[in-house]
Amino acid sequence: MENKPTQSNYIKNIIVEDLKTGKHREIVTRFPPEPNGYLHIGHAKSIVLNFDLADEFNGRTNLRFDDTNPLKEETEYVESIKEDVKWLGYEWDSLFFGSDFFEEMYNKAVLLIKKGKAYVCDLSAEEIRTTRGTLKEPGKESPYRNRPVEENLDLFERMRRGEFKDGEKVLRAKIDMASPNLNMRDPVIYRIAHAAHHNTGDKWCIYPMYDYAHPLEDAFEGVTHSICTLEFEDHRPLYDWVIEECETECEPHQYEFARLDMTNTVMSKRKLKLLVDEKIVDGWDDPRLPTISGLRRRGYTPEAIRNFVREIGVAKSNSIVDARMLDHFVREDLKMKAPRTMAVLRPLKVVITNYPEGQAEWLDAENNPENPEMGLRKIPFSREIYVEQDDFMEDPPKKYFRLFPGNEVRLKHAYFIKCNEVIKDRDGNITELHCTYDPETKSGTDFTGRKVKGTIHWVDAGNAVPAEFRLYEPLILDGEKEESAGFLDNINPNSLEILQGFVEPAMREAKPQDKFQFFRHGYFSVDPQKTTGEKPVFNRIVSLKSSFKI
RNA sequence: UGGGGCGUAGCCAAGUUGGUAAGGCAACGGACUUUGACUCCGUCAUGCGUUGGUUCGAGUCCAGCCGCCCCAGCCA
Repeated sequence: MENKPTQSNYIKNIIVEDLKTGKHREIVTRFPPEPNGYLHIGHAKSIVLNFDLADEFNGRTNLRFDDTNPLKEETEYVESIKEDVKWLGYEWDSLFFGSDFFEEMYNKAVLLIKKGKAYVCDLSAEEIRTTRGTLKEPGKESPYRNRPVEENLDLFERMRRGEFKDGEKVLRAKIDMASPNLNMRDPVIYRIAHAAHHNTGDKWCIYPMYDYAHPLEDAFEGVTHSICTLEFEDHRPLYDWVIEECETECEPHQYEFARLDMTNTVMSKRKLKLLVDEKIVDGWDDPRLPTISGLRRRGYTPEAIRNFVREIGVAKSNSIVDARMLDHFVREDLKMKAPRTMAVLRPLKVVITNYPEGQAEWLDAENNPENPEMGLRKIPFSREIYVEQDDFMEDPPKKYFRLFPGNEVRLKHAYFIKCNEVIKDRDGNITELHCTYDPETKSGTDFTGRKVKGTIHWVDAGNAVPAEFRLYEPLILDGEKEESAGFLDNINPNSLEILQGFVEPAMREAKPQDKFQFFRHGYFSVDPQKTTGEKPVFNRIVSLKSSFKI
């Protein structure tokens, strides 16, 4: 993996300090997704952060599924998450499930009870809520708060044995009902759920809550720096309380950073799901979605995603990153890697009237002028070709140096052609152009007789391979970031445009996920779902930048 | 005065102990060009939410204001 130095951030500074003072000898991080959905680029930020941080200081990173809620989690998600992490280019040191530690967690809970730091509470969920108090008023202590240790031990064991129904009892940490931090008002740390767990099956009917489980999982794994998002800042005192009171061998610490948000897209699991459920997009891997599977299908590369995430930095202020920054990093990555080839997305037939009928020649074309090692290929040329509709204007404005009546342009890799005649149908639509070519201007002959301002791409009509092109625009229009379902009003109705055109014959060999730069258009990737043996389908990953404006 | 955070350019973001505002994206000029691309060169914060204070010196320290985000799941 490439080792670009990543910019400084506050967590890295802490690590440097911890290493210097000897607080830690080895850095251990973890990426702890809950297997209840698909990963998106926001997760990629967390993945890159955790893995890179450990990498940089020769530490290690675990992948840990935080599976403490059997009602929401499924094995299907475990597999897709593993696939996505690997695809992003990372190898975890160890693979854990939070559920691997259920027994130890249970034992720690018994310890808490023995220390008088936890109690079984019979209050209903509703009662717990009402007695929790409000943001400005303290809560009330539960009548069960001072149950004797022996009774708590007995009840907790019976909870585990399944003697009670869901919601009948919970185990609560005994902390402080008057704390200004709601999380410290005797939080529930175990609840009863008679539900099969994707990993432990029916072994358990009590499950630990996040605030209790997460710090213990970190401690059991030997995690030193437990990195999470900003909304958990308020939970840190509880995290520390659990570590302290459970007397774990390792003492991990939690650090928070701002989750990634980007312009012109949606990032929350809820909104993503809505788009999928409402069929506004075509599944979780729709190329317009910021899911890892969507980005992959669209053609974004792991390298580009990593570099993007490294460049946006890690901080604690809520921010919205310009989506165009991601585009920049794919272009940068694909510049050297993607072969250049010509594709006509909106075909306009051109007949080269002075080129002999029945004649054809095969021209040399370099695959990537930025990267000569990629070699040459042969492309056919003959009397009839297709050019881009946009590359002809009957009545052009100033500074238009493509094709127009009387003007001469260069055909990339081929000859100069001059437009002599515009053929139209009965309705006045342009159907064909008649041009003449100059044999002396053949590419590669160092012809210097005259210059043209424009070079356009084309495809030989006789050998053209029909292809479909899918052009994507941002899913969400510019404007206020709408909350709740209101964001549906900002959906871009033109986020997908499907075009039928032609590519060079060599493109018959293109395989799913192969990436190309279509000359003067942008970077495209072969769609793995829509492509058939008959017709390749190309997703536009990103267009080329352009300073051209009419 | 519930508690916890954050505020540096259009967008991200660096800025260890106060010493005179990195970098990237975007944008805009120009050079080059068989991609209106790439590349290269140049421009882009007398300014760090704001008002005061301390200091020879403040983005960094202090005080007060203002604005934004998060928290009352037996979700994570």
